[in-house]
Amino acid sequence: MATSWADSVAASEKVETQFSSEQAYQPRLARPTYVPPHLRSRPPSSGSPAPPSAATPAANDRGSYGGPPAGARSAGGFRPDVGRSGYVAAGGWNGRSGGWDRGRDREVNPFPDTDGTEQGLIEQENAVINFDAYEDIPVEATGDNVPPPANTFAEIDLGDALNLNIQRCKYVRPTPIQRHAIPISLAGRDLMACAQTGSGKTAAFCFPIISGIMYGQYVQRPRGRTAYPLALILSPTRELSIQIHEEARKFSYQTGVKVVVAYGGAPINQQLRELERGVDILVATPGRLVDMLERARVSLQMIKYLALDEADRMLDMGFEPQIRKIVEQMGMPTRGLRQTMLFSATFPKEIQRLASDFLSNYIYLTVGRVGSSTDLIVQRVEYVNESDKRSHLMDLLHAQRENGVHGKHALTLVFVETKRGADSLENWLYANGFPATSIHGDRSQQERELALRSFKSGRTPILVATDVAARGLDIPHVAHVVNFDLPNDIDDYVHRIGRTGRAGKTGLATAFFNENNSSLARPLAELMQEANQEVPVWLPRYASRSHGGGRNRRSGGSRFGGRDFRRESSFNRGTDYYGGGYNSTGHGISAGYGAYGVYGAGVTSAWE
DNA sequence: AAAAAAG
Repeated sequence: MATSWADSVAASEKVETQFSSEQAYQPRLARPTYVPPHLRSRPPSSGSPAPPSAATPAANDRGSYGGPPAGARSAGGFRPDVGRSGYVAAGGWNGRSGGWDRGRDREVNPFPDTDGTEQGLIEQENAVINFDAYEDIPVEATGDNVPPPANTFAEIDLGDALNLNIQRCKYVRPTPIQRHAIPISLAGRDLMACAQTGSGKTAAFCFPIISGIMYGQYVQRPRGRTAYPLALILSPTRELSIQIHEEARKFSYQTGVKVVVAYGGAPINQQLRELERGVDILVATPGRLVDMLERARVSLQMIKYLALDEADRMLDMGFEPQIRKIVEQMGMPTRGLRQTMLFSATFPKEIQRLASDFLSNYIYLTVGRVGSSTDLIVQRVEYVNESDKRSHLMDLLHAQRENGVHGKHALTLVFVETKRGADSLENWLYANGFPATSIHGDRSQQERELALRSFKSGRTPILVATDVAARGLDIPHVAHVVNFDLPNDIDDYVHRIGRTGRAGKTGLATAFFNENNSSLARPLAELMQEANQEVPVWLPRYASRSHGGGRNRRSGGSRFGGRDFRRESSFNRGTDYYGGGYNSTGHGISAGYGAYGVYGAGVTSAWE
């Protein structure tokens, strides 16, 4: 099954016809009896009926992957190597061939090839993390009986299958967020976690979920057309859901835990068929999930784990009613009966308050400074009038080209405020000879995925984007983020610039500022100051021109991305809220400055 | 006010 719709859209018609008749009669290879998830990847002990389409190669592997011969399946089991050479020939190192082989119940190896070809080397380069940059990271955990952090994956011991996948991902040590969040999750605790962009949040919530599903005992799920996932991961954009699904598939490879993705803009039938074949972890955007819930094709009754990625966005004005409906009105077990984990790089107090409705006796965890890998990102602010923005951007791009930074692996991400603005800037850049594409909510899903892929691969090294691309997307080699139009919210700025400076690499963020952005002047100046960035002398002068600037100020203190709102509420008394490293039960693990070990060069870890 | 998310 293709991970992304655009990957398979060309082949989808073929698949539709091929399976439409099958759908009603043999929708899945049913498990007649309960099989523990960690045993599910074993070859079938008795001869299950051969799928009628076994002779047809996977139609969604972008043509050049012919797949193994039909007979390969009957050999049973999973073969990590199968399809590798075809994978490379397919050419896209970012285009995953996708999950489970339709009709064969055989799991396709989701790991990139690293056999010395160009693509392999790129992946290897990506995997090298600069860990030195993350040593002096402040950590704060508050709540009852906070489990202590773990220093190594071995210490965490997620089981053989998961450990193998950690190795395949070339993760050697857990990142700071993982060291703290994973033990908390494994202890069954609810969690609200605030960690730098690009610091490995996806793995932090995926590992405990997968492990929990593998080793947990669950009653057999009902058969039929309704899918009963055990875990639900929600994210605010389709592309982010696709990305989380891709990551989760790597982590769950050969564990027997099945991950399915559901998002809008793509044909729903294909996604429904995947669900029918069985799902343990469902990754979804809210709209499509609600659609499926209303069709009764998905039930949340068996949900044991709920994770909200970019949780503050999920609970902001636009999203909150929809999320509340999913979590509170669609049959999901109530808080306390499920485990809930909220992750984001930013967590405003008022959102924390909303979020606490979904949590039970949770631990609040903050790792890192002001919600960003700030030390790795050089931030610049330039005063540019609206009418000068285009020519100014062109100057920047020309300069990059002359400095040799404008290559296949030096990508530039340009953020604009509106969808129309994105279209028009893309066209203008293109007309002026710059290889640009764009992504925004008015483009078709096919176009969106195509644009992202074209950008990632370096074919169009300039991507003009609205905030649809501001959060969570992990795009290697983004060397420069340009805020052509600044956002109104400083948290959005944090997420945007977080598209660069990832995995320990350095990045540059340039913002075009003018009087229209006055409301951002103060929080931006403060943020830059905290990050040891050079603040232009003229920038704070605009702060006085904005009214109610306090509303946009960062919620946290200087060292942290945010604070546990419970510690500042009225029920808190005493004076040592900011005592640094104190938590309510005295099981202190917080404010560890470089206390968690030293990393050698070239050491890698799980990154977002 | 805009963007995102169902069709």
